Amino acid sequence: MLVVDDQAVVRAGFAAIVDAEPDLTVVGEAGDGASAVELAGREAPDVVLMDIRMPGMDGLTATRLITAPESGPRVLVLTTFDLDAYVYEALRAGASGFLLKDAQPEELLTALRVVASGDGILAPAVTRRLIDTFAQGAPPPPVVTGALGGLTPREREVLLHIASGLANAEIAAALGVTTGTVKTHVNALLTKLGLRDRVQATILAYESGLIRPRGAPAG
Amino acid sequence: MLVVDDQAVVRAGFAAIVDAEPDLTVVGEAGDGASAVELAGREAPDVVLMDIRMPGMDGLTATRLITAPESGPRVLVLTTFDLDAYVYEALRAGASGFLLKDAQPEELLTALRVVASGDGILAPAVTRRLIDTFAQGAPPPPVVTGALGGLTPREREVLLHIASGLANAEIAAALGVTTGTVKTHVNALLTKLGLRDRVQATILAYESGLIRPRGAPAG
DNA sequence: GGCGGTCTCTACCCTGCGGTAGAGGCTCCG
DNA sequence: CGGAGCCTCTACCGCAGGGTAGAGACCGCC
Repeated sequence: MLVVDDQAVVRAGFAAIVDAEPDLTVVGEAGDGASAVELAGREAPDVVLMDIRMPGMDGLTATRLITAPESGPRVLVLTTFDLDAYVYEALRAGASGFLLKDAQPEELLTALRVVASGDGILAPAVTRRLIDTFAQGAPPPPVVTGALGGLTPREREVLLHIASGLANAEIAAALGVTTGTVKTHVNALLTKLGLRDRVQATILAYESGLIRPRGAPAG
Repeated sequence: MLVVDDQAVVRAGFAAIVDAEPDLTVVGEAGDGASAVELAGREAPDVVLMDIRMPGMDGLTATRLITAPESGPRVLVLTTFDLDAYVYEALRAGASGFLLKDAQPEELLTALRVVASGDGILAPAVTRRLIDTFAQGAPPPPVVTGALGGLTPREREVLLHIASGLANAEIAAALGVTTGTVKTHVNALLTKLGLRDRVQATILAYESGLIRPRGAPAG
């Protein structure tokens, strides 16, 4: 198995959990998407445990590349954030599973074995939302190119302003356009990301690292 | 001058900037509110450069204590977040000035000298908002006990749900009350914090550390 | 040239949110 | 006991926000 996470401690933690199992072995670790792709090609692991948020190449892009070959490794995406946009994107990118980081260690191990066997697995909460989505006769997952990558420059700009707490009228003033135009961008952006409102967009901005709390991380 | 910030690097940075000035001297550093109060009493600096967000006793409480004595030091509050609630609180706590961390070094030095001389100073953006507020015939600053401290337990709970991206109806379902009740709490909470809408509340939740991004801080 | 994507704007609709006011029941505390 | 604070609910209002549709202008690319 290959562990991919930009935080060394997290990586080590997962590796320790996995290595304690007799039937599972960590064959490598990577701190970013590019190294992950390279290592996956070199070590040919059965499974890659992939974090989404990483500097440089993100986990979704790496997943796309790793799962491109017909007989490539299976990828289990592990994230701390469960917005729909991520789930859809991960599955579209070729992931075999999607787990949240608050999962129990046993769940993680089970998921790894399930994915290794070729089956798919999703976190319970994620599964329920997907079911709800389809039950409501919702159209197939919104097309997203990559967490935030699918947005146009203007849309990303608007997203930043949203996440700064600005109202549409204020964003319009800041950009020198009409509020109608801002609404168009907001709508496009929410649709692309699979979000409901600007609050979720704000959360995504923080959770995705687009915006980082400026205060101290201590406390 | 006394530098108070929980991040050692930030502290060192400010100290370096200040010490390079012939007319300014750093007489001490503190990493939390309690040490700041103690040091302020011991060193009797002219000015205290105070960060708001700190583990343990926060900067506002420390400011309150430090400025309590008639001839106590002047306090220049430096924050990375400019929500109205902080500004009002800081001024009510006895601060002589309020600067944002994205200020230029020269602005910081100027502010320090101005505050040391007994005058008050505010960041331009902050000043404009205060003027706007008063221009609109707005009542005196909302009474806030301390960033998030003034909220009732229920209100904090609602704030957490807001910052999780839930709509009022969903919060109501989660708490087992009517949406009307949730709206009451939301309204009370926004008013107490001096915020306009739930997006700003969400931002505050992140910036205040109430919620911490679950993703990696790298990137 | 034609096509696709982006940015811009307009118009309309409806819902959820935010603001205000009042009111009843509860607990804690002086 | 009486008051204060909190939680709860109701009702109403206005508006910003979100959904949908269409349309013109610009640019880069085939």
